[in-house]
Amino acid sequence: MEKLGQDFYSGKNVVLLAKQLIGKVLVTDFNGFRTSGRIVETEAYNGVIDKASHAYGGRNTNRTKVMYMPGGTAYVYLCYGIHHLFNVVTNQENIPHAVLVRALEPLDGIEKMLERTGKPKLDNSLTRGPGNVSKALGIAASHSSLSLLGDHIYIMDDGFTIEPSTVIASPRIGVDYAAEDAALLYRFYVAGNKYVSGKNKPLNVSQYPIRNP
DNA sequence: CTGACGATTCACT
DNA sequence: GTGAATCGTCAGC
Repeated sequence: MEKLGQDFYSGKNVVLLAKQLIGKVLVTDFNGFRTSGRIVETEAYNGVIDKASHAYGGRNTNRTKVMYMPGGTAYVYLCYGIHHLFNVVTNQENIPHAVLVRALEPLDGIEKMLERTGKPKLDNSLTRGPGNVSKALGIAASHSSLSLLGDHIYIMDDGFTIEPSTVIASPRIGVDYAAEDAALLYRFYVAGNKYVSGKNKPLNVSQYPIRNP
C-alpha cells in the first residue's frame, strides 16, 4: 500500500499513464472523512496536439492554466453547470497532459458517499461516470490545482492487479467535436465492471486492441 | 458586457 | 431515444 509519487505523475506518456491508473485507488480525506474507490475507467487528454483537450493548440486560460502545472496536480472543472470533473495532471510543468477519472468501484466510506450523493443505497450509479465520481468523493472545482502528493486527494497502489487482458481501450466519451481525434483509443476501462460508464464491451477484447503507445 | 455552450446526468417517453 | 437542468468560462463585440 503506497501513495503514488512524483515519479509516477511525471511520466511523459499520458495514454500509458491513463492505462496504468486503472486498478489504482483514488482517495479523498476531507474533515476526517476518508472515502476511496478503485479506478475502473479513465481517459487520456494528450495536451496541445489533442483536439479533445482543453489545452489544444496551447490554449491557456484562467481555468486551464492548472493543466500546465507539474504532474501530480488535480484539475477539476465544472461541466454543464452541474458536474465537477476530476482530472490528474501528468508530465512536467508546461506540458498540459491530463487523465480524466470516469469511474470508480467504491471501497472506503461508502456511507459518506451515499450521504454526499443523496442516494439511499449502494448501487452501480454511485461512482459511475465522472460527475458521480466527484460528487461521491466530495471533489469540487475549488480543489483544482491541489497537489495529489498532499493529504486530501491522492492515489494509492494497494498491490491489487487488474488482469491486463481485461483492460480495454476504446474511443473517448462525448468528444465527437474533436474531429479525427475523437477516434483515438484514449479511454481505458475494466471489461464488464458494473461501474464503468457508457459502452462497456464485456469480453470481446479483440475488437479494441490495447496498444502501448 | 453578452451569448453560446460543455470531457454529464437523470427523468421520462 | 429525447430533452431539461444550470452556470462558469471564454470568444467576440
